[in-house]
Amino acid sequence: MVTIKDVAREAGVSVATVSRVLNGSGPVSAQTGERIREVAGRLRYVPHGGARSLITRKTHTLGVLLPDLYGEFFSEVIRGMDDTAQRQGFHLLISRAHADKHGIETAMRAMRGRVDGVVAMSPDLDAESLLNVPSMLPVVVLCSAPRGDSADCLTIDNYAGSKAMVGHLISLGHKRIAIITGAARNYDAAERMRGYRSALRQAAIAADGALAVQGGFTESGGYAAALQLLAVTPRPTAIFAANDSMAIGALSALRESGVRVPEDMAIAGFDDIPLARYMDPPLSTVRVPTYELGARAVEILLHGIRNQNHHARHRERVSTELVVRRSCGAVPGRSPQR
Amino acid sequence: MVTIKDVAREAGVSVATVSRVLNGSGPVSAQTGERIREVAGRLRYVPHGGARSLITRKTHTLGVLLPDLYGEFFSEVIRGMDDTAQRQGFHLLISRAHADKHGIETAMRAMRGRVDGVVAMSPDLDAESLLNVPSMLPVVVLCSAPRGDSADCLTIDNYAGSKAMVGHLISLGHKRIAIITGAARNYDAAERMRGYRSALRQAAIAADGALAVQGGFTESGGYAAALQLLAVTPRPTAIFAANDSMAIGALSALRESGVRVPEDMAIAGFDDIPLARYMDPPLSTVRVPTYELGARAVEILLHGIRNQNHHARHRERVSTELVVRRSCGAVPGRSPQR
DNA sequence: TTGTATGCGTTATCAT
DNA sequence: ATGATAACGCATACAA
Repeated sequence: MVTIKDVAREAGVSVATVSRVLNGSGPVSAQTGERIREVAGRLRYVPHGGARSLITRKTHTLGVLLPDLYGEFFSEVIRGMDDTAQRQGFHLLISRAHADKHGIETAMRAMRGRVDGVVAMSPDLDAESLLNVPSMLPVVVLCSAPRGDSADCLTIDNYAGSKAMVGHLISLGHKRIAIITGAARNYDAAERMRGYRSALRQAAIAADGALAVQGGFTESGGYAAALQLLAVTPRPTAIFAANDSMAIGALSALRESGVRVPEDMAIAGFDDIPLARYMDPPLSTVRVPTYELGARAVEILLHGIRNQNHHARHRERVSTELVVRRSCGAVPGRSPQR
Repeated sequence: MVTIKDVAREAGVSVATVSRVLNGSGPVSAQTGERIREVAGRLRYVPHGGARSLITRKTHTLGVLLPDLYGEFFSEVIRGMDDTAQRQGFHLLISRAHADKHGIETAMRAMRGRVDGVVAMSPDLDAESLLNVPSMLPVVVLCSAPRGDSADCLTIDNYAGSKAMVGHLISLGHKRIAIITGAARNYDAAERMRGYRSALRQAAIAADGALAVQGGFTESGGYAAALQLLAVTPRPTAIFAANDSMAIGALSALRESGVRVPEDMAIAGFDDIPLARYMDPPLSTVRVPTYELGARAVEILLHGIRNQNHHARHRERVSTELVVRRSCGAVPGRSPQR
């Protein structure tokens, strides 16, 4: 590996001069500047990021801690983060961690000295308290609302979105509305459940425990949950799945069971993944601005980094939007909303 | 930030001893070892990764260069990479780069000194030559087959998969088979096209230029392409989409146009994303072992790192598998394959 | 305008 | 078994 010393020797100057030229700092004669640049290019010199960050105390890298990354949801969040970070000259160090105490701690340790700040996605309720690691490292907690104020946090307005969707189903005349819930002990899942309950209560509809089934946020979970709900008597007339993947699984289960959607059963999801509008029927859902979520998290983190973590803590919530398509029976037409 | 010096001072020893204890290197008395560990824990000492890697010349980090990361395909690849890397004590530095010369160079520069090796996904044909940066850094090129031997490379067997699927459609009696192609100048897209052509030629079916339409690998592209294909006369009886996203978009377009699948038109995709089996009808496709692709890329890279890049270059191809479901009309039953 | 010297936090080498 | 010190690659305060 060619270092700054090699360049200095080859150009017949000191390393300080090379550094000055390559960073545009300090005065330097146009002539030596040109020569050094030529040599650096010829030798294919690339500064060693680790060494540089050791002395500048900046890595220009943001750590991203994720529980697990499958599904379109995560890749959209990452896109939003990366676009925003890159625009400000930052890179992403992405790490998946099992959302338990050990996993998060290990990941945070590994990031020490490699990142200027961390975006931690920990929807798992058990884990949130563990982020309260007193540290100078700015942290933005995504999709969870830890109690302390050691970190900024950014959440989705699951409650309002869920309540709006269930309220919409109620306004269509549904009284027996089932919910396929997400993973246990998950913040988003819990909040969506809370919105569901609240909407029912507001309409004076008694909650029926048999109408709430776990789906674990996966297609297969939604598939199984839908089959289970079809066996409940009296049968529900609408199913609200806490995310689109489960809604799509449910859709498939109903189709196989000969249950027509939306005529015999209304279906709604949550997230509005790109595929939702291409389903048959197109899926009514709650749009989560996924890309913006990632982008905003990075903005907040960069703010914390610039202020060396001495800023007033953010506590932000991005709002959702009701997207009514055909699967809930409100729209008679056949073309999907483009 | 608490450093190794703070721990040493607090424990009344030298930094060398602290380092020995924390790394388990060299001899140390049980007593001082215990004391140091206690102090380090109390002070919440975490070693500075950057400083450490400067002297050990190991970062335990793998760079991942991606063209863009949306859709389930990329998140699955990343999962495979991260699982494998983490199991070997490595982390992932993920960077998206515009697949042009400047983008790739910038990204590679930013990784210098921060990673032990790079997995570069550059399906864009223009960019492949640019990876020929003479360097000691081990590189695995994913989904592209650069000519030089400066890097290992790992590709999908697009050709065989595509040929098998088109061959299957032919065996079902189809003669006018359309293809919705992927992005222009993309390796995967080009290879899938090549397989399509080869299957037709082998069956002595003349290629019809009107039956090949660009879809750009997106749902909306597939949607538009399908509408375009419906206008071709004589109309094709089967559509092979070069990935599942486009197939799903096409499915939606046909449904709106009142064209029944598979009765009036057979449809097939490529990739076998999780959602494929939940479509209506379940989508016939070519399974790409996406997770394994990422996992294998990291394995190859780690091998290169261990041998300091002085190894014989790998040139590997992962094979695909034909997945026949209902959308191509070969399976009469109604339940999806689970 | 340029060079010398110091330090960033850590590991490694050589004494003791 | 432990300590002092050099070295990693770079940026920068200070001297020239």
